Amino acid sequence: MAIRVLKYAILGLLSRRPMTGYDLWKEFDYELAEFWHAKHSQIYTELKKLHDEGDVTFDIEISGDVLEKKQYQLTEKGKEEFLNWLDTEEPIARTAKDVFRVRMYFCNNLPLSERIHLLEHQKAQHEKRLNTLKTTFKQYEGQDVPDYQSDRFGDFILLESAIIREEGIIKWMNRCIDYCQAASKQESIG
Amino acid sequence: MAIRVLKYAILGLLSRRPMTGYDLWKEFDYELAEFWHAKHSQIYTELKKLHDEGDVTFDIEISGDVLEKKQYQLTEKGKEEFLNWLDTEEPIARTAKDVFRVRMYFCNNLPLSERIHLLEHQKAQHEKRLNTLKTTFKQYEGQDVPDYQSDRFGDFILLESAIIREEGIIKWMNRCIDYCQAASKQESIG
DNA sequence: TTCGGCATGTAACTCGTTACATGATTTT
DNA sequence: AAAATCATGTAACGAGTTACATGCCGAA
Repeated sequence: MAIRVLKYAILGLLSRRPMTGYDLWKEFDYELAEFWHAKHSQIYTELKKLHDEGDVTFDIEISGDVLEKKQYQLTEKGKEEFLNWLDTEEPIARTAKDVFRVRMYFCNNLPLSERIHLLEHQKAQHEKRLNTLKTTFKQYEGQDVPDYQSDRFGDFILLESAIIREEGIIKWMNRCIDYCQAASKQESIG
Repeated sequence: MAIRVLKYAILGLLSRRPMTGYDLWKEFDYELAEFWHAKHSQIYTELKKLHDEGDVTFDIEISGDVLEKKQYQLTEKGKEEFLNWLDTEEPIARTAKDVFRVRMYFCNNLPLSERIHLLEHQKAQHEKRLNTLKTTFKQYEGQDVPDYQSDRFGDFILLESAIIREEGIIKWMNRCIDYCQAASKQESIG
């Protein structure tokens, strides 16, 4: 698979503005969260590695009296490596691993009522996520697509991507529920 | 995240029929491939572990004069654990990591022509995958949904899921290409 | 003063990939 | 006879999670 994605995701975020490890961690919970994320333990480890490799430097800032914050920024090398990575053709990922679909693959071993229950349970969560995404999307409503040179362009298209994805998932789950309900009806008649 | 999915995927496949490690490897390249996969190295390692844990047993079969094949099958314990896992509610996965979208998140750093190029390159691959999926789907055309108690039910709904997913991805990529082309036009006018 | 959020790190472990390593069987 | 496929494993490494570990700052 693609190698060291976290490295380039961090370099990319730092290309927008200098940040601490903590800021980066928060950032992964924002728009990018729908397609990448990392725990703080992994981020701090990677930052250390990036510093050793000369891709980033940091300034220590004092917050309050004592607390040290490391503000990281890109070096020229880091910026160059990021831009180089950005403009790379890649083969599509072999699979997007999905536990729930593995479960559904074997669902013939479950009674219909239980399949419907599991599907409804998942669907409810995806609907909730979709609502959150659509709420976030409202900030763009009645406006043009963000300027193609601004950071907001990436935010915007990823948001659309996540919405389309969730809509597809819900569409599929509804279809599965329909199949199960139809089979249920057939069963009670036969 | 969900733990030991490979374990349960293997147990699930073995619940259909006894198989060798090699068979399992091939099986992961078939319908399930759109949502899970594993290298043979991981499969053999996991099988050994499952055997140690008493979830599977194997019989050695001789193919030809010398070649030993290990036919694995579920124990009662293995079957029970599988069914138990199958009927488990789970929270939706936090993210489906996607390198290409991370790249697109930062695409404001690329010229429009290059964005379009990268998008078209990805799109072509997804269209190819979609065509393959649709070809596979033809076997079900003009027929009812497979019986809800047969293995084919799971195959069928996963195939539909993969098709919906790929259609969504292509829809999104087309939209992104449109945005870039519109911006390109604006740029050449302004 | 207590609680939530800010802030940084390490250690142990699991999961997954790549490469190494070998050899038999079947098909062309 | 060569090539493709069947068949089974191990070793080293990279990626990611969970748990451990510590302490400051600001607001209620």
